[in-house]
Amino acid sequence: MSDTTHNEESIKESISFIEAFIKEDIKAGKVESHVCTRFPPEPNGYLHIGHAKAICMDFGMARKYNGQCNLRFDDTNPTKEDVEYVDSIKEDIHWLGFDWGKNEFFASDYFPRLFDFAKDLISRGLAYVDDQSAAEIAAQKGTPSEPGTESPYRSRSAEECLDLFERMNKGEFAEGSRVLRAKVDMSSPNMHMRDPIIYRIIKTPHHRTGENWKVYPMYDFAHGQSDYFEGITHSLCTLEFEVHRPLYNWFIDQLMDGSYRPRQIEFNRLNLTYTVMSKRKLLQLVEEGYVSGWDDPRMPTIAGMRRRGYTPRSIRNFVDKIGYTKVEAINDVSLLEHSVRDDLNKIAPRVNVVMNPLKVVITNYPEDKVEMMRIINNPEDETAGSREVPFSREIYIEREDFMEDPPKKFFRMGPGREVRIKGAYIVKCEDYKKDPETGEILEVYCTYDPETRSGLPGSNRKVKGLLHYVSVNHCVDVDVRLYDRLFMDVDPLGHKDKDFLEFINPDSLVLKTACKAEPSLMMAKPLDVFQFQRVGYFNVDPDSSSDKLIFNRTVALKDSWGKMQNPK
RNA sequence: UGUCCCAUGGUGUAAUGGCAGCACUCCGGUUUUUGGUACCGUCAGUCAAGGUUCGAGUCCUUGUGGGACAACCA
Repeated sequence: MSDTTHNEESIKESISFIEAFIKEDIKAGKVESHVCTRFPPEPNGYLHIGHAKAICMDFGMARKYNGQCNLRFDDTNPTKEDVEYVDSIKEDIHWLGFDWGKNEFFASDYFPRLFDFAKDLISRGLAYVDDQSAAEIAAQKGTPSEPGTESPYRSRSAEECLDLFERMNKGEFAEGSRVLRAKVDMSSPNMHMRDPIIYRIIKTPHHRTGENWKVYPMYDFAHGQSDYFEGITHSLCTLEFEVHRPLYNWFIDQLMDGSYRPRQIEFNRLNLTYTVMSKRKLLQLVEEGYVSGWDDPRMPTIAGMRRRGYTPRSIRNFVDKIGYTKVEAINDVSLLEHSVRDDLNKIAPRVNVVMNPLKVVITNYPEDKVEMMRIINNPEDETAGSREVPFSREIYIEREDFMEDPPKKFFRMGPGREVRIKGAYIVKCEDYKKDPETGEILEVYCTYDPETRSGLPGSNRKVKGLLHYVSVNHCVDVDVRLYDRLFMDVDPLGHKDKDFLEFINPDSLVLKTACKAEPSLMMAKPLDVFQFQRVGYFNVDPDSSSDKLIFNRTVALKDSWGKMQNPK
């Protein structure tokens, strides 16, 4: 017997460039005690699949290197933020399978220290109060290719600045009338270094600190310092912050008292084809009523995906597969859906559901007879057991499983053809009734072969077609709402200046379909996911009222999906 | 007309300077009481030109293409 483990050992683990940096830093002794990362959402919306990528990295590195990952709410702009979002963010991170323990922080916790640091910069001549308007400041900022010019207030005395800054915070001045700026370099080729604004006056109450403050720090003045206060070793963020890094480091240079400094490393943001990822646009969908809320099953939010039946593991696996690089990538949604199917396939019980019923009468089957047929719940998982499904003289099959004049490649029911009814008998189509006006098929008449009942030796006969069914007298109506993803006609990077709402695929709108279900489905609980035979994966919507089940389509099966995309 | 970042099949992602591999997609086949799953296979790639080197996807130079940055957003 050969030992197969050597194969696994010889497969080199491929790690991201970020992890390589972390390993380097550990080796170089730059990490004093343990790796410390942070996930820093602004509580101004729900988390979406893009955040999941950051969460997996931030918490993943901490977990792998026995470190810690702090949850820090970047709540420096009270005009946009709300506690509702704080709660949803925490729930979603937990659901994804990560935990920050006691390490929950708010940038607003650091307002006093940041305020003191700002005053310190003022007294050291490194910050000043500017009385100019936003337009004037912008004009002096120059352009990326031309240097800026210095503000007339740049040389204002520290005493005066200190006094004004304190009074700004007491509410003596109107919003927009004065700002505090860091004195860096107006001619820097990096726009962010041209005397960035670090404090502005905002009189909207803050969701945590109320009316304690009238001035609030800007992102650049809060983020790095917060990292420093918390002992973050690796501050991982997305590519667009790359140009902020020199400023991040500049503030830490002014702040640091020891050798420790956090290191900012940037990686690529997640983009998905046909998927709206911008928080601003998702907010618009919610506010303008295009969807029922942030957790609408069509939304690419974590909450929406949860309600739609995606599993946390499938999202983590997906993130694993797309990797972390510095390339601006557009990931194909089919990889996400593959990850979901891959996971669901192993765990989802199969059920017979007929979406669009066509009645089949088994003419040689006794009128009152009912047989309970035993059907495997999940061929991928023996432990999932089996269930009994009633079979009788009259059954429904899927309307699309019958064709009057079937082409060669059609393996299902047609005049004179034999097909197997799943878990029951092989039947032969003898005749059918058609509406002469509309051409609609009304009923199909079959005969069954009693020797071919599943489990009997006679059932070993090869038959091409296999149809799922429900018994007419035993089935129950349920509502199915076919939620599909919110589609866009364009790639996520290509629609910047257009009104994206135009691109919502009308097929994604809610459908209500009466369908026939087998009794076992009626035991379902909210969020349970099933595979509807040959149709797709569906889950019970948590919003279902007690007397009726509503299903969300999680993902379609592979082939049906293609059919939906290109209906003939 | 600035600074910074990036460039590997259709898509995403690997390769101490040493045989360009993996996954998804598409297409084809085998198995199957799901047109599902599983398994097998086909097609398909290092942006360009120089240079260093025994040897370059990798290092250097130049070019080309894409992106970020001119919010009192994060």
